[in-house]
Amino acid sequence: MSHTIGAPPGPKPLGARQAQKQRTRQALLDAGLRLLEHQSLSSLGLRAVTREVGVAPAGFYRHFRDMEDLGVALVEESFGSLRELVRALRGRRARPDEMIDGTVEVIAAYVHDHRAHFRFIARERHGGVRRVREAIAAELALFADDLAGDLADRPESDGWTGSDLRMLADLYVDHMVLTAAAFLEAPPDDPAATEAIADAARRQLRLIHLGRSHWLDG
Amino acid sequence: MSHTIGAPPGPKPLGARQAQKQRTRQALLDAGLRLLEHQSLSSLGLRAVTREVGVAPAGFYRHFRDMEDLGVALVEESFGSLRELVRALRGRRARPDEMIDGTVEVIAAYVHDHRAHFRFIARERHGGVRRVREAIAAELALFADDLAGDLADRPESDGWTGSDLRMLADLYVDHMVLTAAAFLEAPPDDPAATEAIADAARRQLRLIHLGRSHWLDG
DNA sequence: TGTACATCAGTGAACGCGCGTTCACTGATGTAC
DNA sequence: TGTACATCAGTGAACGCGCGTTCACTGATGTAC
Repeated sequence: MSHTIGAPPGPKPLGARQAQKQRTRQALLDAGLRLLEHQSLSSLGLRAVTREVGVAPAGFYRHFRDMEDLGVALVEESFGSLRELVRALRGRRARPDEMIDGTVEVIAAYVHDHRAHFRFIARERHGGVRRVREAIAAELALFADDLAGDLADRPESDGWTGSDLRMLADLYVDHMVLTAAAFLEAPPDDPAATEAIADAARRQLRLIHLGRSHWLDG
Repeated sequence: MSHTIGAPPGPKPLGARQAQKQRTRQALLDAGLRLLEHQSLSSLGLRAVTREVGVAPAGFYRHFRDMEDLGVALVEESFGSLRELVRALRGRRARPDEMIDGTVEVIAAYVHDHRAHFRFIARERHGGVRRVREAIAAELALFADDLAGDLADRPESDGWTGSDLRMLADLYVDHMVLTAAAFLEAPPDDPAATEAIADAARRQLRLIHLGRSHWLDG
């Protein structure tokens, strides 16, 4: 551990070489994500990705062991977007119907702004690459944990067991992923189709909310 | 239209040549499905499939234009299995909790017996091949239509609009596909994991059923 | 500040390989008479 | 029933091509003194 007196503060001083390396790495991730719009990870080739970036094929190995590795990195990146979404949803204390409308709006907006990330998650969640499936499942589980924690803080959850809250959180998470996937399948220039999806999603959330209100009735 | 007097009845007399052709076609479908356990359709190769069957690569073209075509055929075949499942569920007039337990049991049993078909549907539903995605969406829509019709016949549905019934049917269908996918991810030799999935699915269905019971309350 | 050496991101050529597709073919099955 | 011809599922060789991976390399950046 040697120190230079005038060293800049912050977590990563990051010399010019490291900075360039990171830029190339990011370009590879971006190119991969772009190419994955019309295919699955298990058919995405190393040469296609490097060609898209404008880098020699062999350069790929300076950043990733193989495409599976790049896929796992894309999972992390994609859930970065998703966490933004959660932050946007969290802490609202609105009435249930406002909460539902707001949730669906936020999902629609984030899908619109991060199409490729959400498509990647929806596509590879059940896709052909095991490590990527597992990475997505783990991230979704963390997400459901957080959501269950948020739900626990709300007055409607008095008397609920942790396990039941988790069950409800999973239901919400799955519903969110499917709603996002439905938005992605809709023609982007067709507001009526998008609105139909949003409407169905809202009604389903309302029905789930109703079930939640009566969970402890019996 | 010429007739042979002693021609056998039935829809397809099917000479020896046609019969053999069908057997080869089926072998290609079976091989494809087997190979898709560990990869996506968009990375499945024609030569891999013919190799698995033990047929020359060029022979493939006697049955399918390309892999996309085989994929669409697999969609039809897979939904054949799913229709069996629906038939097993339909017409039950049990109490809700028995109905829920029975549904989850039937899903578990059919996933166990048709692993590859359900995996294919779950994987390619959001997969990289558009025509296959569309074929799956169309079949799931038909399925939801049927289910909505069944739901309409039940006394709990008095006063429901067709659109709300359809919304509920979609919720059930999505839940079913996700439950099947969860069973597929569980280690097959771990009854505790399987039971945990079944238990979560039952509670989610119970919550949805509760919401359904109070849908017209307000 | 200047110099000598080390590091390492990215290159470019080469490799063997399996891919999808084409083509003329073979030989068993089907048909007409 | 027997014969002559048509059909067509499946063959096997050949093609050009892009793939993933390896390797010695280059030259800009970083480090030690």
